[in-house]
Amino acid sequence: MPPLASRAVFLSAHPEFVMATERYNPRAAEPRWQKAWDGAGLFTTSNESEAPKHYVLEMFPYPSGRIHMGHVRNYAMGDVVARYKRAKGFNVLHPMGWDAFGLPAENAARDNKVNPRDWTYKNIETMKAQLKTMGLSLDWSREIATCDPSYYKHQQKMFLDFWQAGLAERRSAKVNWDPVDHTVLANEQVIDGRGWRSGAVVEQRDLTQWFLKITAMAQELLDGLDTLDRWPEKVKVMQRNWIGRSEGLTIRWALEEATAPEGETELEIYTTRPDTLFGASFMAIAADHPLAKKAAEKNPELAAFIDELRHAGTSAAELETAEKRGFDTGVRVVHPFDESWTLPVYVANFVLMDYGTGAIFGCPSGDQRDLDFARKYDLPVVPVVMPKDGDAASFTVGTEAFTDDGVMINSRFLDGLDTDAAFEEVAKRLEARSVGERKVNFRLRDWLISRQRYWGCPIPAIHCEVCGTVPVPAKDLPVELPSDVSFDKPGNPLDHHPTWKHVSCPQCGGAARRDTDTMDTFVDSSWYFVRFTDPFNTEGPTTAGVADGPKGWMPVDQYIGGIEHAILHLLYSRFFSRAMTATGHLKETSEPFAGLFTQGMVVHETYRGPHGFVTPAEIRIEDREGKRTAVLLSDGTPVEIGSIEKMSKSKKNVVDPDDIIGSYGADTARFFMLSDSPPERDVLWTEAGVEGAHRFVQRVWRLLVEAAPALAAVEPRAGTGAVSRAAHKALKAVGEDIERLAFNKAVARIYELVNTLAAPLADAAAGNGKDLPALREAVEFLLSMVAPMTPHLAEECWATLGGEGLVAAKPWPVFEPALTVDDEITLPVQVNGKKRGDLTVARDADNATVEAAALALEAVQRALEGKAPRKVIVVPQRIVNVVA
RNA sequence: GCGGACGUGGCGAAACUGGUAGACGCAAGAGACUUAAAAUCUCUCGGGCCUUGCCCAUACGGGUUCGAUCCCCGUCGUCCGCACCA
Repeated sequence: MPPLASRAVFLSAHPEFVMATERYNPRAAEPRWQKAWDGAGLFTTSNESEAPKHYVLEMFPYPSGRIHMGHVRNYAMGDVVARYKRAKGFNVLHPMGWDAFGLPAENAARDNKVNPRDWTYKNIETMKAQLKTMGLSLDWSREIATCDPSYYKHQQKMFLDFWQAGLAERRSAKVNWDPVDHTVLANEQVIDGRGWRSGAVVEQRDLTQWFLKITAMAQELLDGLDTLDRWPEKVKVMQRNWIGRSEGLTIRWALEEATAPEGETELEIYTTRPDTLFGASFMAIAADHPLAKKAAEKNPELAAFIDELRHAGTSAAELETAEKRGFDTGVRVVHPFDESWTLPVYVANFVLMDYGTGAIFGCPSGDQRDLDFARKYDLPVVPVVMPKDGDAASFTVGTEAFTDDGVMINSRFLDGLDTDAAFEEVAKRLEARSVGERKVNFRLRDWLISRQRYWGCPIPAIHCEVCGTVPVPAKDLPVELPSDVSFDKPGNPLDHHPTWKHVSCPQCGGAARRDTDTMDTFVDSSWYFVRFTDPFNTEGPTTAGVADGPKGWMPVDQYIGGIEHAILHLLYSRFFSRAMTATGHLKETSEPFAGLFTQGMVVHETYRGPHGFVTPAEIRIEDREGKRTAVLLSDGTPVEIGSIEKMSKSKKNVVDPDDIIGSYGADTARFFMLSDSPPERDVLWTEAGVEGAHRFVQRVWRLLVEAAPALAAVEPRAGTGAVSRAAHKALKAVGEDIERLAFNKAVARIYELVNTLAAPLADAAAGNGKDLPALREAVEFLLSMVAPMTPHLAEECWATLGGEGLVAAKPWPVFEPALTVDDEITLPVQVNGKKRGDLTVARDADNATVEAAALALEAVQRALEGKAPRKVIVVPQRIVNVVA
């Protein structure tokens, strides 16, 4: 730097220095480096590499129109991993695509008279441009959109293969039908028994629908969870509960002849508590149970009751508050262990047809629901299990059932046995008589994939009056969606289309019609990660050897996304991988995601003005005497600062990534998303936080630019001083933190290093640098460490230092282990567990030396008050504790 | 109701799962530079006291241990998931 007096003259002659001393301008620099990476083809991944593979994937977005901060956080994390692994020498696959089918496109079509396809692709274009400004190291050559026939063609082929393999089937099912919108609704779309959009009372209808037989793999899906050691325990627990395995017994009860409807001889029930068989006081069957229907034929009152249950609401709220209700069918069953003992059969509203056999035996003393029911209908309550230390003579059940394990009472040959032994005894006896059978049951239901929708993957089936339902021949795939559709009428546009569904039967050639349903969009997202391994293959969904196997990409090494997909998407994908393996589309993959990380949400304060919520952009925060207040920018009206919520349009607490990237740059946005909060937790978006991140970016830039002339021609070399120690320690820690996805800790380590380097860099800039080779090495380390997080900044600094090539292409530096440990360490010295002083010793000092030195400390002597210590505990390189 | 997770400064959080509680950042305060502001730099920053030092602090109450944010028992609170699954 020239002396101040001549600076103006110097600068006018050297405009490049004017550039250099200005603030870092990400708006200019970021697009430049993005172009440089593109030009070098750095992120285009080859399937033919000898390097070990690493597959990093973030959950692909729905093309809603604009990216949001949640995307920024998700993709910033994935990009850190991708860039880091690339620097570590891995062949990294880091692709991006679009979950492009779905209802919003149809709503937009209906409301704005646009074609769903045009709407979707326009959104993709916008969002892709937004993602590009983030500077993500994505292989865009592999981009896919699930709404593209080149994608869903393969999905249709796999559907046919699943069908042939018995993993897909068409059958009748009870569904929520909205009579106004003419469509099936998902359970969560039914609110208080009414369609969420139409407000019409939803009907339960039997419709013939397509199912994927996920239940066929229930056990494997459950067992597979145990192998997923890099999944959050929470997600595994949720999936286990969802699959809901239970072990029990099916028991066939003979109907009492005199009371049995014609042709009916027995009732099969499922129970997990056969031990409580002697506590039975009634049987309960679902309203849809065949026996109920049969009994109702000659009993109009029963028929009316059943009809009433069928029209009762199915919403969660209604089920929760619904009172236990039943109706005695008049049919009686005979107890399997006592021919003289008969029990009544009720139709009950709390028994579900699609679990177990749709029938149970009620043991009021051992089940709260049964007890509620028994009290209401005045049925016997016989305690059959009591606590281990209970008294058989006095133990009774009042309003609370005893559901724990314990000791059997009032149970004839079971008396005195514990619960497990009683279970075994009953099972053994009933199995011997072929009356009972051990049975494993799952809560998991088959996956209903039919949707009466337009904007989805057509189900490639043809219905022929003569031949039945036949597959579309593979050569005719894809079955493409027609583009000339109308959304004027409610219901499925595919069904309304004048010509689309009329085809000839592939088998007999006669007149037939297409299946007009499309697939649930969860199907699309259940295999996209496999498609990314070779999206160029037009012949099949996957390519042998590339998809999986010794040189294949699967499984995904690190999958990152939101916790909201903990069950459905992840479970469906786990099923799909197994089904693809079963049908030869994969070789050996059962678990698609070896590592899963669920990131937290981006949350923000809410602001409420006189006319409802207002956006953060419309207000100004004022800080008066430590009290934060907010006012409208426009006219200064006070605004109430509300609770912190997930960013959402309805709360108007969204911050647009475009605005942030536009004013601070992508690096700042990325760095802030990675700082402070642990990635699995929610992160609070604050203006101050963004400014802090931006200050960091500017600070690194300024420190390096000012020191650059002194360091430009220096060869990096490790020294022995504080600078090298700090650099090597930080390098070690940051690498470990990134491996563990502890981005917030890596950021803290980087801050520490920058703080350490600030003074030496300032000295170098002023011309009194010491050990410049060590400083140069430390700076290069720093740039490598920030490169995964703030990649543009790293490139800009590297260029300023006169570095060759791109940081993005540089290998991760190697730390010197000797430099990461200190020769002298400071040990805390405690007396009775309370810290009384510090002791600086050689790192390899032996315990006796340390002990002597600790005892010699003045503070220790004072605390001991002249007494001899009873014991001295020396934990090498950790602590000394003197026990007085 | 069942299952799970979590409670640490004014705030977001660290603490190598038993070894200096509060790293790093935000906010706040004081100072330097400046005509001034911004930016930047330096310092202070859990509470208390008899302030070279000591006491109390990791939701609360116990326990184990030389030593507990961490392990065990109990209480309170917050969040999430499931919800008649027999």
